[in-house]
Amino acid sequence: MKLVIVESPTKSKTIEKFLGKEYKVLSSFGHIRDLPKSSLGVDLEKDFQPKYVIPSKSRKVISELKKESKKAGEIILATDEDREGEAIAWHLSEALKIENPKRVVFHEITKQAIEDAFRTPRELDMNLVNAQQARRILDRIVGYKLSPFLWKKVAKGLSAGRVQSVAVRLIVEREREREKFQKEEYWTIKATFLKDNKEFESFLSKKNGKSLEKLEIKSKEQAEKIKKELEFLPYKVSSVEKKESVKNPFPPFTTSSLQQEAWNKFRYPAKMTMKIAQDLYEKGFITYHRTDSVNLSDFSLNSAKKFITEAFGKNYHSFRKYKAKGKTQEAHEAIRPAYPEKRPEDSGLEKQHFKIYDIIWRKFMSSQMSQAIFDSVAIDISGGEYEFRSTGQTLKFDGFLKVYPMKFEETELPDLKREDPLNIQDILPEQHFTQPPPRYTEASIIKQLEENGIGRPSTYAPIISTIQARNYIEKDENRRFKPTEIGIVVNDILVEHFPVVVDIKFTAKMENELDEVAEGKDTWEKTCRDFYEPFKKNLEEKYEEVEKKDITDKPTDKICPKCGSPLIEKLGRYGRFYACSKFPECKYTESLKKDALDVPCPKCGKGKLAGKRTKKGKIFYGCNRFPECDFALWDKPTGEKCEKCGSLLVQKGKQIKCSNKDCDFKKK
DNA sequence: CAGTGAGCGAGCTTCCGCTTGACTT
Repeated sequence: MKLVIVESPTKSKTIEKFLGKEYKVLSSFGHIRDLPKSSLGVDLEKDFQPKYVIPSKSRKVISELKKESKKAGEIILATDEDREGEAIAWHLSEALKIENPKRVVFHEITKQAIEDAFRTPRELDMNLVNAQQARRILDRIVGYKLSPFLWKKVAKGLSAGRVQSVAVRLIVEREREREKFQKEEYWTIKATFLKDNKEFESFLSKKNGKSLEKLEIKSKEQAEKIKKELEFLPYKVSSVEKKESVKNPFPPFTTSSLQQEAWNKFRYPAKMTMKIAQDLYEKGFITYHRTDSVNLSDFSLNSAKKFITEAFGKNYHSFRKYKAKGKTQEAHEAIRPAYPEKRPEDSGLEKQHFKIYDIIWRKFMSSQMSQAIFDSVAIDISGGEYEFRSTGQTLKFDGFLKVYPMKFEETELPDLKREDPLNIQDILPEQHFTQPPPRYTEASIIKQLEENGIGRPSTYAPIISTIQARNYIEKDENRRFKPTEIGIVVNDILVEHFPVVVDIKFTAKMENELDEVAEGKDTWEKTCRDFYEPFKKNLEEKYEEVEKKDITDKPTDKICPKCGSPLIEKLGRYGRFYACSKFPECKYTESLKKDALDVPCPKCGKGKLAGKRTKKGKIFYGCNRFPECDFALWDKPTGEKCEKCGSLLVQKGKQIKCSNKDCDFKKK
C-alpha cells in the first residue's frame, strides 16, 4: 500500500478516484505544526531557531497519519505547489519521521495530470520551505513584539501585524482624506436639440475651441450667464464621428474577485461568501475556492467551447487565456464550475447557494465568449464660440453579455450630417458637487489589499473579521468601514513609531526577499536578521520614548461620586470611559454615555437603552441601569413602538420589525 | 448560530496562513 497525503479532505477524495487500489489518500487538514500560541517560539539568541509544536487539533490527525504511514510501503506528499504547500509537506515529513519522502505536485486534478505527476516525483524543496519559515517567523516577530507594546502603551488585548495594521491604516487614511475634503460646487450645461421632431441631449464641452474643465463653471450666476448667451445662437453640426467599440469579457473568479462581486451584487460579507463557496466546493459544484489564479484547465476550456457553441453558436465562442497581474503563487485554477455543462438553473441549488454558483458559472462561461460590439457615435455641435457634444451607443453584437449581462446605456442619436443646422430647444444648467473619496467597503478594502499583495486568498475574510473584533474599525449606516477612536490612536502610534512595518509596501519588499530565499540566493536566517536587528533597536527606544498617559488620559472637571477625587477620561479597548484618578484605591468607572440611544427602557422606564458589547465583541442594546435592570435586545431599537402590541420596534437589516417574538408586525 | 452583561487600569492578551471541526485533561 502506498500512502498519499494532501491538505484537504475534498482533494483527497477526488484524487483517490484517479489512483489505483494500491493507493490510500489521507488529508492533513492544513498545517499540522506551528509556532506555539502562548510564547514567541523563536529563539532570538540562536539565529531565529523556531520551536514548532503540534496543536491539539492536529494531534488526532497526526496519530492517524502515523498509524497509516507505518503500514505503508511508500509515502507520497502531494500538497499544493506553493510556499505553504511545500512547508506542509516538510512539516509532515518531520512530524511523521518519514525517511525519504516523495514529493509530487500537479496543476490539475485530472487522471492524466495526476498519473504524470506520480511518475515524476521529486525531493522536498528546502529553499521553498525556508522561504515559508522566514515568512512565518517574520510575521510572528512583528505580531508578538508589537502587540505587547500596544498592551503596555495603550490598552490590553490590542494587536498589530504586517497585514491587519496596514488594513486599518488604509481605512484611517481614507477617513482623514474625507475629513480634509472640501466639496466644490460646479455646474454642467445640458441642452436638448431638435432634429426631425426628435429630441436629443447634448452637453456643453468647449469654449473657443478649448475643453471645458470639470470645475470651470463654479456658480449659478456663471451658469445662467452662459445660458443667456447660448439661447439665441445659431447651431450646426460640426463633426460626426462613428466607430465600433468593443467590450471584452472578464477573467474567471479568484477568491478576491468573487468576494468583491458577491458584495457588490448581493451585499454578502466576505465571510458569508466563503462559507457558501466552501459548501459548493464540498458538494462538487465548483473548483477550489481559495485561489489567486485565473488559469483554466484544458478540460474546462473544452467544456465551455462545447456548451457555448451548442447553446449560442460558433460566433459566440472565443478561446481566452488569462494571466494574473503581478506575483501569484499559482497552485490552483481559477474558481469555476466543476462541470461547466451544469447550468445554474439545472443545479437544484437554492437562494444564496444558487446566487453564488450562478455568478461563478456566468463569469467562467462568459470569460470564454466573444467580445460585445457597440456602434458608437460622437456628434459635435457648434454655436458661436461654444461647442456641445452628444454621444450615443447601440449594441451591435451582444457576445459575452448574453451570459454576463451588464448595465449599459443605449442611446440612439438622430442621423445627422456635418453642417446640418439645429435648433436648441432647452438649456438646463445642472448643479453638482465634487465628492469625497468613499469609505471602503468589504469589497474595496479586499481589492486594495490584493493589489498591494497583502494577505492571501485564505485570509481576506478573516482579516476583516479581526480588525472589527479588535474594535479598530466599524461599519457605518451604509455598511462601509470607518475607524474607531482606538483604531485611529493605535494606527497613529504605529505609523509614527514603526513606519517600516506599517508601510503599504512592506509586504511587497518582504516577498522579494522571500523569493531570493526560495531561489537559494539568500538564507532565511539572513532575511530574518536584516529585518529584526533594526526592528529590535527601534522597539527598545520606543519602549522608553512613548508615554502611555499622553495617549490615553484626558483630565476632566468631573468629580468621583465615590471618593470625591477628580475623574479622568481614559481610552480603553472599547472606547472612552471615565475613571477615578485614585485608581487602584478607588475603582469607580462611568460610561461616557456616548452610545446611549434616546430610547427609554421599556422594562424599568428609568434607564435608557445603550449600545453595548458582549465579551465576544458582538453588539447588543441593553438598559444603561444594568445590573439593576436587565432588559436587552440584539437588534437596534428605532425608538418607535409596535402598532400591534406596543413593544419596541427594531431595525433588523433593512427591515423594521417588532422586538416581541410572539408578534409578527413588520415594516418595509 | 442562539443567546445577551459592569469592566475597560492589573497580568497571559497577540501574528499570518493552511484547513475544517466540535470531549479533553
